[in-house]
Amino acid sequence: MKILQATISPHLESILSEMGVGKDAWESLLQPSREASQGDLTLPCFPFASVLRKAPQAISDEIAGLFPQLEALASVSSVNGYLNFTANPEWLADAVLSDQVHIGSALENSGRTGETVLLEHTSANPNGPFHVGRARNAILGDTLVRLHRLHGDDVRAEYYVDDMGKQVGVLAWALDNLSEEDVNELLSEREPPSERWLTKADHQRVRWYQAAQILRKDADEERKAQIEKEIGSLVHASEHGDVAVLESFEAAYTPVLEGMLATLSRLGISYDTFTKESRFVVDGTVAKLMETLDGLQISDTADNGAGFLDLGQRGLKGKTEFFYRRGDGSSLYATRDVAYHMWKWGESNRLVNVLGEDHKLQAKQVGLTLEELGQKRPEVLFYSFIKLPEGKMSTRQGNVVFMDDLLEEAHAQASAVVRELRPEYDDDKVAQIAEAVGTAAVRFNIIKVSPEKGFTFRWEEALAFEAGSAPFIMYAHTRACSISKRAHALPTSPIQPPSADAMPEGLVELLRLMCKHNDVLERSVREQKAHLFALHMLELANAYNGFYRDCPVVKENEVDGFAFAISQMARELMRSGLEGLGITPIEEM
RNA sequence: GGGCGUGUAGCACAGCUGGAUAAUGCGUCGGCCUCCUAAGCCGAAGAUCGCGGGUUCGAAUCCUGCCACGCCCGCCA
Repeated sequence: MKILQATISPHLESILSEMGVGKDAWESLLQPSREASQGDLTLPCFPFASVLRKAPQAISDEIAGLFPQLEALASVSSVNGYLNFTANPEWLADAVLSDQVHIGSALENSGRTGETVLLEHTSANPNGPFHVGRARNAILGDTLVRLHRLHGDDVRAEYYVDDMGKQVGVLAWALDNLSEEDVNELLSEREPPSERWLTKADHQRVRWYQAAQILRKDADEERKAQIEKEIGSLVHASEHGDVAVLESFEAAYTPVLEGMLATLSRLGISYDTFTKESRFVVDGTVAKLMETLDGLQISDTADNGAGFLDLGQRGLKGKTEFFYRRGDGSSLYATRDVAYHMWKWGESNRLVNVLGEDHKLQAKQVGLTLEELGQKRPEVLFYSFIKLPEGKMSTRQGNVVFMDDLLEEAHAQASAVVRELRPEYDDDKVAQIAEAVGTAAVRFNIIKVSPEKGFTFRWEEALAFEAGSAPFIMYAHTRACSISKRAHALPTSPIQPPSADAMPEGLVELLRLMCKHNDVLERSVREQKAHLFALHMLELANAYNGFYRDCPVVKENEVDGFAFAISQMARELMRSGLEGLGITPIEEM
């Protein structure tokens, strides 16, 4: 709780320096208490024992005895060598009601902090429908975009379009060379495509891609060689910046990309800018970059003319050669990525990338190369893959859960719950609530766990609507909205905070959580850990439920001004916080 | 073989810049709707924090060895 810390630190400083303990020695030790029953802030006094030649308990007793009576504090206690500070709830209430807790908005750039962030996420190959395996990147990335905005940073969400190379080449070749009958025959043993997505281009075109992949693997040797030659020449042309070929690639993948973006949009995910990989080949920056790399001290040339950097000299372990140019003179994906990052540094002063754990080595190579070029490396958030209980997902093999299907199912299940719980709602209202609840549950299920944790997708967990899920937070918010609507029509007493003794536990806990709200957001954004904020929102909603239990706002058709003011503030924090998580804060459910 | 990551109640997961009784949800057991939406609230049971060693006043957290799982080690993307 930063606001409390700022209030007590000067007093601690003067007492401890008098005793002979410098600020460096204690500042980092003062931290939030583990348990609310202990207080709000705790200073363990054990480290001072050897310096002061006194028992920890004696030291904490002494500090507690010397500590002045502050309005902000309810108590300073000394227990087992720990010095515990408990905030005065009246002071917390005052902080909450005097705009010291910032609400903010996750939906637009406010420029409040003056910081700009270019956040690249998703950047999935446009070769097929968006599936759950790819979702962690997009959901994590979009949530970070939103949290940065909520924090007050100017954010640009960027999608790097992989519009060249083999994946797109295969798709383009297949669309040019295979008929619908060819495709149906090649895929006859696969599950047929869902009727539901017959008009969605990503679901249609991925079949050409899959059929081509089967041919490349199972056709007779002569046909296989012919196909590889044709695809190879397309890829080769694209990598040398052949504009006609790149345009044919674009024609092949654009409808697929549009289908993917439509899916993402349903999850509330959108991008400010799209940058095509080929851009840096066509405009010559990649060629120039390769010349620059040739001139570096750690650069070397292989027998066939390929260029590489020996990153072992810069501390890379394992395989130390980083190839940036093929023997035929063309660039590699990673080379273009370096060029892309050089460009990005011209666009923003903070770069954040969201990448799968399989890109760790690659990202390290790109980072070291950027440093070698006198540039900074970007911040990278790595995440582990989402697997199915039966194994890894793969677009090529077709064992995936499509996000479109998951969202339909989520909507259907949410809809069933709403109909059962609220039989009086009409169809439109049910649909609107079901859409918000269903997509929120899917997002939250992924956001709430830390990214490096391996994740197995399970339907029943993605579609949980109880405590610990998004609908739990949404529900607390609707309660606050419901109170707000009722209270506005009734006479309201002046805002008169009760004395600390008269404040019930549920109220005090809510005040604490609200005072911590900005701290958690700040840390969440600084460390790129969306799950910290997600879990805090769960706690905030839980605390609101406790407040709801203990503090009736409307009593006998009169509104308690103080309780109402707290409720309204909590409502605002829940609303903006939900938006920060990409959840639609509906008012009724 | 080398590098990186993960291992915490039946299940899932937080805590990992060392601090008190290891937090939360699901599941299990028990209680609460004449009162602001019960998608809620209250209570109970349930944990050798993968295993061994070390550092420390103090280790889930730091160091080290081992075990299990995941990802990577292409002139692919």
